[in-house]
Amino acid sequence: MSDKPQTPTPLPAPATDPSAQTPRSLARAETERLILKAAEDVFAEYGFKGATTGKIADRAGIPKANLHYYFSTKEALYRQVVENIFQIWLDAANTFDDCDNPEEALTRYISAKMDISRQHPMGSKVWANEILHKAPVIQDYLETTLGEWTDTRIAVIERWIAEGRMAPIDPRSLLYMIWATTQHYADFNHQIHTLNNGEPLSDAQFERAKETVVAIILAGVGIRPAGLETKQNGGRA
Amino acid sequence: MSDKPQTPTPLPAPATDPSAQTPRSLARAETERLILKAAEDVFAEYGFKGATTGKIADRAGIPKANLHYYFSTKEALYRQVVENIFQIWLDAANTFDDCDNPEEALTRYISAKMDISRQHPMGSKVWANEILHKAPVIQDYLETTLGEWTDTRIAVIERWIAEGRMAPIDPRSLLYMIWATTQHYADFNHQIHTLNNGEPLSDAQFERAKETVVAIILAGVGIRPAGLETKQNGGRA
DNA sequence: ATGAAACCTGACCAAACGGTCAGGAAGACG
DNA sequence: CGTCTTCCTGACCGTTTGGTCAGGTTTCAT
Repeated sequence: MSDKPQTPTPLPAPATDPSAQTPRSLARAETERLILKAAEDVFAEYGFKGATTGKIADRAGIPKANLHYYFSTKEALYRQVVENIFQIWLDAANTFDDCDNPEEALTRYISAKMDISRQHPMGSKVWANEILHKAPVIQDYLETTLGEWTDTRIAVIERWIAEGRMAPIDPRSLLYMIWATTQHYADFNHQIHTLNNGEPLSDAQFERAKETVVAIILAGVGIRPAGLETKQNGGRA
Repeated sequence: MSDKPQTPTPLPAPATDPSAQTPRSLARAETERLILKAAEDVFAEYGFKGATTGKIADRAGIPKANLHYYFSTKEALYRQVVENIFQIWLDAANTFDDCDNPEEALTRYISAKMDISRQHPMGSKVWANEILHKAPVIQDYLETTLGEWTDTRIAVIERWIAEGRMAPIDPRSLLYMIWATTQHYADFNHQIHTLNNGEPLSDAQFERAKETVVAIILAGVGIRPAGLETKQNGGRA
């Protein structure tokens, strides 16, 4: 590996107050977190090539050489950023599995993905950039983890359709539609921002967008065809 | 200006056969087209920074210095590529206006945008890249042309809603959903390709996706097409 | 034919970038 | 205190890249 100068795992004390004394291992973790945050922002805004280690170091408030002390190469840093994002998405994806009710499962999944776009737009942008450029770093994730996740979810949707609980739409296209729409609010937030009179979406505007997306998709797949706003939430399983 | 060494507009003859003799002005136009096509591909695959004039020249089959004879700077070439794409989208946007029937207008618009994603995926990717990176080159387009187009279309949708021809959804969110979903098939085609067992979507698969997108959105906004066979509105789960 | 304009190209350059390195500062531990 | 390890940094280097330039070749009107 040699990405980092190895963690010696000293762990001298439980460190009751992380912000005051900052023992060695905590200071290291904190600095890594700082660099990763800066890297996420810069990679999102400029892409892999456009981002420079100098810019990332500046945003993290450290000299470039120090950044290379924590992450030996630009690519190692980038890969760590992408993996963090993928993990967040995988966690959110589990909201899909928590119940067997199509209405609730879809509502929760779409809401979770919209919330991630709101809270981690930079991560989504890095992912988008990576796919746009043919996934030179994360192709293996696409082929394994994402592929398996997609296949199992498609099976679930197909079962719901067979059981007459959804209209017979193409499940794969539905998933792509959900991904595309929810991530659009992160990846294209600059365009949305511009079209909103130069102001970022307010919380109320974003909630309305989220509700609209949920409403259109649920109605679109034949769930609760009439009720668009009548939030009456049936019993859970 | 000085982007090009100015077109002297000689136009020596009507040039009845463009492919044979290639008079001056035609050869120039042809070379420019070749460069622009190569540039679109390379910019789409590598982003603005990742693309190099050397790579573009290679793909166009000309020396780098010759490329700079036609386009003085990388940025001028990039801007030309982006403007071409925007024009294609604007043309497609007109399909929205050709009729006052929400079902037909939406169907035609979505279909047109899906077809563009199929036929000009590289252009869509360049646009996506530009928005991801905060539109450093085309911010003015967003603020003027795109903003005006969006506002007028929103007014049309609001009228349809007021006339009871559509469910009362948020028109802006609907437009974003259409953009996101249709462009997803271009911008994320590498991911789609990977999730399709490494094969690009066949024409049949793509047609099915297009129909699914149209069906979900039409049903989602409360328009009952003659299409979808099952699930007429009315049944509450 | 002939000269001018347009077109083409190998060789080159300055700037920017990723990454290295030698050496200094700061904490840990006896 | 001394010394060992970790952490930090200015200065530097080889490569890549956008763009230039001098000079050659082709086209075309006269």
